[in-house]
Amino acid sequence: MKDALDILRSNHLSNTDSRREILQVFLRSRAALAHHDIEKKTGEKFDRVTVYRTLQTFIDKGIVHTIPTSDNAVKYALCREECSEGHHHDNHIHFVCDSCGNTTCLDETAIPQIKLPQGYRQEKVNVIVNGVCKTCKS
Amino acid sequence: MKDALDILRSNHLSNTDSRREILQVFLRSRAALAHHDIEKKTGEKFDRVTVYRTLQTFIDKGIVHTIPTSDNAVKYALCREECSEGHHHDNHIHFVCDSCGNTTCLDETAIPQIKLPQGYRQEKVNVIVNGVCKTCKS
DNA sequence: AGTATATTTGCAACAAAGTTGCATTTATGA
DNA sequence: TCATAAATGCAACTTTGTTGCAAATATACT
Repeated sequence: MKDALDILRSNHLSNTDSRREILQVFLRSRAALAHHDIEKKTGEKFDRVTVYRTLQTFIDKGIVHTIPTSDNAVKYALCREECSEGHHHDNHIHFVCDSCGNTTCLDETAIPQIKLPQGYRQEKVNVIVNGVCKTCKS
Repeated sequence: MKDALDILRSNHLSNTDSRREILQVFLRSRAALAHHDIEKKTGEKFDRVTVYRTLQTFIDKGIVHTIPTSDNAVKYALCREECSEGHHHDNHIHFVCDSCGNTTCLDETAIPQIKLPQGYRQEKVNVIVNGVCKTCKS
C-alpha cells in the first residue's frame, strides 16, 4: 500500500502539511469523505480554503474522485485504480448506506454495460446504489 | 398530456401561483432543472424559500424526482412514470451532456441489473451517464 | 357572494458552503 | 543558505439552503 508521501511524489506535488495529512485521512478511511468530514478529521487545523484547494489539486491529478449523492453533498474518495491527470477511471459503483450514512466504493463490482439510445455518445458512467451495507445488515 | 392543474388536483394540492407556474416550467422543459433555473424561468417572481418548499412538496408527492450530479448541483425533473407519495419509480438513467450542460431523463433506457457483493441490500439505483447528447453530436 | 379556517407565501435573519485576491509563509532545488 | 515559485491563511464576499413568524390567499361552507 502506498503512503501519502509516495502518492505526492509520484504526482509531482510538493510535500506540505495539508496535502500529507489530508491524504492520510483518506488512506485511513474506508468510506468516502465530504469536505466537512475532512476538515473535522484534520482537527480543523487547515483553513477551509486550503482544504478546497487541496481537494481540487487531488482531483486534477487523479488522486481522488468525486461521488455524486442525491442529497447534494459531494463526497471524495481515493482512486484505487489507474487514474491519471485529467482522466479518471473510477469504473466502479458507489454504495450509499442509508443506515450508517457511509459512502463506499465497491471496487470489485464492475459497472454493467449501458445501451444508450441512438445518437448519444457515452463518456463516463456513475452508478450510485442506495441500500444497507454489509456491516449494518449483519 | 396532463397539465399543471390536473397534476395539482390529482395530488390533492391547492392551486397556487407558485405551484402552477413552477409545474408549467417543468412541463415546458425537456431538461432537468436546478433550483436556480427554476427561479430564473419563473422570472424571479417567487421567493427562494417558496421555490424550495414547492419543490419539496413535489418530491414528497412523487411529482418530481432529484438527479444527483457530480458537480454538486442537484437537479429536478418531472416523474413521467407511476410515482406516488413517498415512493419514486425513477427507474431510468440520467444523461448529462458535457457539451450543452443539459441533464435529461432517458425514460426508454432501463437501469441494468447490478450484482452487489454478498451482504449488501440494494434499495435504489441511480445511473448518471456523462457524454454528448443527440442534439450536440449531430 | 361572503366568510372562516387552514394552508401557503414572503420577509428577515441566519447558517452553511464555496470562491477570490492578496500578503505571508513554506518547500524545494541550486 | 538562499532565491524563487508554490502553497497557505486571512478577509471579504457570493451562493445556497433553512427557520420562525406575520401577512396573504385558497378552499370549503353557509
